[in-house]
Amino acid sequence: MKKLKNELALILEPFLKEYLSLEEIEETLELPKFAEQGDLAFPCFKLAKSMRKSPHIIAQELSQEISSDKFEVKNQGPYINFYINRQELAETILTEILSKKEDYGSSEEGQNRPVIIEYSSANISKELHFGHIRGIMIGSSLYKITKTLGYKAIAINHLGDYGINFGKIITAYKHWGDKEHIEKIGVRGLLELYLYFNKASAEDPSYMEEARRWFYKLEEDKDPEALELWKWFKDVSLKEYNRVYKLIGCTFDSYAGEAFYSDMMPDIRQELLEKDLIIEDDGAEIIDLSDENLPNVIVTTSQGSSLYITRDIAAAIYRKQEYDFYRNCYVVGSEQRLHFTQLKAILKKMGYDWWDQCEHIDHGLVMMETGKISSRDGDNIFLEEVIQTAIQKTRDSIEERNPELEDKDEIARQVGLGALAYRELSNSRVKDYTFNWDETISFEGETGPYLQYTNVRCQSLLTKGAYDESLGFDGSHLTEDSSKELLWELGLLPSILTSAFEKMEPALLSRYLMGVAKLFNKFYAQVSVIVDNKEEKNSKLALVKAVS
RNA sequence: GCGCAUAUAGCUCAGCAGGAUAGAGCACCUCCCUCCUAAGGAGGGGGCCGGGGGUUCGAAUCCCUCUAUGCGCGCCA
Repeated sequence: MKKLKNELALILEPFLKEYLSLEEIEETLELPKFAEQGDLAFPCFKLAKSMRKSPHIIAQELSQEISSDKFEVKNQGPYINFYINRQELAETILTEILSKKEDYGSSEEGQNRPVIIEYSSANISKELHFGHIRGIMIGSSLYKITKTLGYKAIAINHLGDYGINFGKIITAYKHWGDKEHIEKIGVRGLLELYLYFNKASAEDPSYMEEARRWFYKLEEDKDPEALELWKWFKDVSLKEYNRVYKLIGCTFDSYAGEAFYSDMMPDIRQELLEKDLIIEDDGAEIIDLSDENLPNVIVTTSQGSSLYITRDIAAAIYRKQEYDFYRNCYVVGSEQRLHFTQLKAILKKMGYDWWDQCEHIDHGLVMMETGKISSRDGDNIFLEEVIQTAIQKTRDSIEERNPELEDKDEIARQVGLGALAYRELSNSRVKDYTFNWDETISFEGETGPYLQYTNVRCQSLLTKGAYDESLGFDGSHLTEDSSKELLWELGLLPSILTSAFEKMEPALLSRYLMGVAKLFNKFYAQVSVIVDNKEEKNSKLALVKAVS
């Protein structure tokens, strides 16, 4: 695609060089909305002023002068439309895809530059509820996209394994805890403790004091009892998280959570003091960000403990030293926008010129019909249950539609997960959405199963047609409309991946794949495949799926 | 109160570094399994692109303003 645009720009350049540079010509070229308007179009509005003619006349005149054996040139109104030679298109694109196979779309453009994708970042001792699925799917997808483009991707699960919450849980455990019970039911047991605590401290503030003391003991005194409990809570939680991660198929390169940075807290505080950024206020230490038009930030509590933001400052500095990141992406819900804006502002004030390489990749919230999900009130559904239910419902549906199928369990697993994944990745990141079972496990239309179904169709054709790669292909068999549209779309993959990476927007890729699948199904309906060796087409379709 | 985000078909959403007739899916109505798995395909109805101003030859797209919704705003993460 890029190549084509470039070639076309070169053809146009001699006619336009007085007015536009080669780059400008390339940028001006656009994809027409309708098929009858060609494959690429050059709008002449920009030229009207400098050439002092109406765009219509310019387009008309130019279209008569330009000629190329690769493109057919037509003039429609103020546009010059270019129609590519179909046989050549087929040969260019198919050769590219078939030679790269599964690697089609991947590239070296990342030059191995380090890109950090922080995602999931589970809060130890709290459950992974279904609101977390969004961040996990988005993060995991971005991680794969980043890798595909030749960047050195680093997935970090910035565990919430520190902070006053641990004081709360320890307090609750000391009062009402039961070791066996927790061993038995896992994170649920810890969550119960958390809920007990909230209830009790609402009535009696002294519990909160106790919690503060425990966290101080953990952070400053390295109290052995506190440390041991902390470690245990972490183990119990991680065991459960890993089960979910495995089910979803996402991976991490590092589990360096907040506690990991605890030793750096004194140095960070010292650095902030030296850079004269800290102000005393009510016994706490704050940073004034009013010149950035932001609210003040507390970096040390009146108890002398660190906070979330303090640890994030340390984490950013550590990551820069350790990985020398090119981009440091935080895949975190949009409710934390202010936090990350403040974090960046502080890093800027500290004089780190890489502050704007840190990016908050925010995403909208998942709501229930009843409203926002809150661990505090315990009104949640465990993520694992959601996944299992999705699989079960898929299984039921198979039983209904296709009872004689083999491997029903495995298929249900793949289709159920695919449905969930597509549901999470198809909308723009920033949108909130309300969780709804019917839509999530719907199999018709723009859904995960549609993509998978399409892929299955491809595979089936390859098998039945006894595809033999060594026979090669002949582009002249691939010139009817549906083939051409499909080929054209396939050629777009690299540029889609690039912009998905730049914008950190997986939806660009999922929607693109949906487009490919739709075009394939159209092609499938219109063209009979098992006639000659058009099987090529399908093989690379399968490859496109492999990327997803 | 202040800040940030969102607003497009009955529902869920694309399109938004201005450009040719505003697009999908679901739902609704017609057709298509003697033909590569119909979880599919072809077609139809359905839109003051939240309201109002402005910039421009041209605005769903850019600017201003209002409204509605969501999120956030010092010792949670």
